Amino acid sequence: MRVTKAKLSDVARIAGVSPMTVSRVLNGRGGASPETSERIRQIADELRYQPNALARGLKSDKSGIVGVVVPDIANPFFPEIIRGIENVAMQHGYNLLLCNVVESADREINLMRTLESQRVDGVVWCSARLPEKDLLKALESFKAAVLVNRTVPPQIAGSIMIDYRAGAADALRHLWDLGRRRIGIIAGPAASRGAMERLEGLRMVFAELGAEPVATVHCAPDVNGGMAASRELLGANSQVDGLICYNDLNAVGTLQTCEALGIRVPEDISIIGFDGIPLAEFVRPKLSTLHVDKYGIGQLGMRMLLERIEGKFVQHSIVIRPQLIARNST
Amino acid sequence: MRVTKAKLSDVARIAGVSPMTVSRVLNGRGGASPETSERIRQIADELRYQPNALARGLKSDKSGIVGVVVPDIANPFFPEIIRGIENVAMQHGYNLLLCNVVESADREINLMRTLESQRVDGVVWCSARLPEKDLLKALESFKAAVLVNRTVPPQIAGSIMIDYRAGAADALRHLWDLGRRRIGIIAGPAASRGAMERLEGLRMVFAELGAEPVATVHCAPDVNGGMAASRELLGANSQVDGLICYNDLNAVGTLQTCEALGIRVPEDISIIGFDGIPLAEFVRPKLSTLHVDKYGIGQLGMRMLLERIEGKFVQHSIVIRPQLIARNST
DNA sequence: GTGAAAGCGCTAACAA
DNA sequence: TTGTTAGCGCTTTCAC
Repeated sequence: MRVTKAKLSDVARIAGVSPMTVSRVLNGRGGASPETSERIRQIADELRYQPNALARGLKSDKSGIVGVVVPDIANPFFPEIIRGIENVAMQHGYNLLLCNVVESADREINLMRTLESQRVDGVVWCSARLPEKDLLKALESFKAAVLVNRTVPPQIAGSIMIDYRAGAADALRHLWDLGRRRIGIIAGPAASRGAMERLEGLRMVFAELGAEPVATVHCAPDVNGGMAASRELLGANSQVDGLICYNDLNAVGTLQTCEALGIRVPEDISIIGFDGIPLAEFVRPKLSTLHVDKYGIGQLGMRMLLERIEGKFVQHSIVIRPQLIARNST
Repeated sequence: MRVTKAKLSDVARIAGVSPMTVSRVLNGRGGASPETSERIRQIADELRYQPNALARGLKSDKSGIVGVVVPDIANPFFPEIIRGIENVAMQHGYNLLLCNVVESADREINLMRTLESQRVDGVVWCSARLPEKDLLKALESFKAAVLVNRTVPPQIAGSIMIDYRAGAADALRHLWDLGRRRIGIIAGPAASRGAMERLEGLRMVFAELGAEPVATVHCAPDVNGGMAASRELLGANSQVDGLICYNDLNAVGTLQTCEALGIRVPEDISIIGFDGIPLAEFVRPKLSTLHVDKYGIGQLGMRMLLERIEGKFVQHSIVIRPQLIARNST
């Protein structure tokens, strides 16, 4: 490891010019004769000079870093979003400070402090679980913010929403069209915004249909949560013939339960997930789901954040409509 | 959004003391009477003072940020590692600057410059694809570095290695014990270190056995890559009865091919993957694999990095041995 | 127990 | 075209 790092003044000294000139040249703002410029560039190269982002950030009050907060990076839903964010961020010279909340609200508050300390230029915050009041207070500290899966007044943050109501409604209608009448709900985390919205969408359609769900069970948004919830729902002589799951992970857990219990899918029961993660295609039967364009969400979110960082507020809110993909589990 | 951010001097002014005193108190280095300290803390709280990490970093030459580089965050192998890294990093007050290489060597070089500019305190670099010479040069710029899946001399970087040779050897012996004699290899990316090592392990065992692989095909390390490679291998009247895959994603792709081609697994052919990602348990048949403790790798890697950041070099290299998990695909 | 001065590396504003 | 001055927010050093 090299011991000392070249700084602007080193380049300047060797080139026999002032630091200011080096700064101008290296930042492409002219300010020197072609020959001087060339010499400066060459010396910078030889010295492997890399500007100190800390100093630059301190001076300019821009860190070049964007905070990304996700509840659980092990949930395949989020890496796709992150890729979308990174794709756009990179093109614009931003880096990603990634924070994994591990599904805990306490951590979220701490994280906010950290990100504030790091003086991130903005934040993309996915599936925030904080109560409204805390959330608003936390968001205050950022120059710009975009929420995924949550809304606040537009002057506080932009938002990318997934239309969970519509998605859940589609899921229910799909099962109903298939002749399923005894429908259960694996509803995900009780504290989740998205879970509530799905439930609202379902209630609406159930009302239209003059029907009611057989049962509703909350659970963690992962495979184990789905297994536990489905065991509860499909236990001794349940007559459930259709199951709407909070997400694909829950649905995969349900598939495991059905297999263990000898319940045939889709003959005895139809199962539908949500999100459209790759895994859904690889299980058997292939999982029907409401597909969400995660990469696109990431890109949109980051673009929206860029606008906000630059002080433009072209678009405050974008709603993504999930798309029903009927595969073999329904 | 609040317009101005409180700084140290604001707290000092209001508290009627010097910035220095505030600094000492807030950093828990005594330096003030209990009453003064209490007052300072309270004012800092009211002002929602958060220290500027840029300024602190500039002064102390420590950014509090650790760079994490992965080839593809959408590959479920890496989020687990990241979680492990974050878990330890967080406990020690470090944040993660995440960089997704998207499997491209050019990007790796650029990334290094960026991370250098950000003055990260260290780097955990997973599955670097850079040629040795470039890699060494790139690593020079960091105060501390740990590689996952690659080694360099210990003074350059620590390393967490997965014993791919042993793992691949186990895989082959497993298939052989099952009576498989016409074994093909889906070898992953030709440029990957890990791929080469697996191949070496296989060659060794093949030699012991006095046998040879029927065919070897390279491919991208994802499901599609596995599908393409397996179609090539299992095409018209292949007699392959065992397939060793670079990773679980490749193996899942192979499973798809077998299904499409009407090849029964494990009756007609045994298939084994590598990594032990969750997905492997959810496909049918359940995938046999060589399980790697990804979360543990992340933790170990970050701990090793911490030691290096602190100038200790207790351990230079750790080797993780993959564990054979025989499920239903073999 | 408390504070003043100086400087980390960079750049905006102004001078020459 | 080039350089000087000053300051971003913090902390180390030394003095009181």
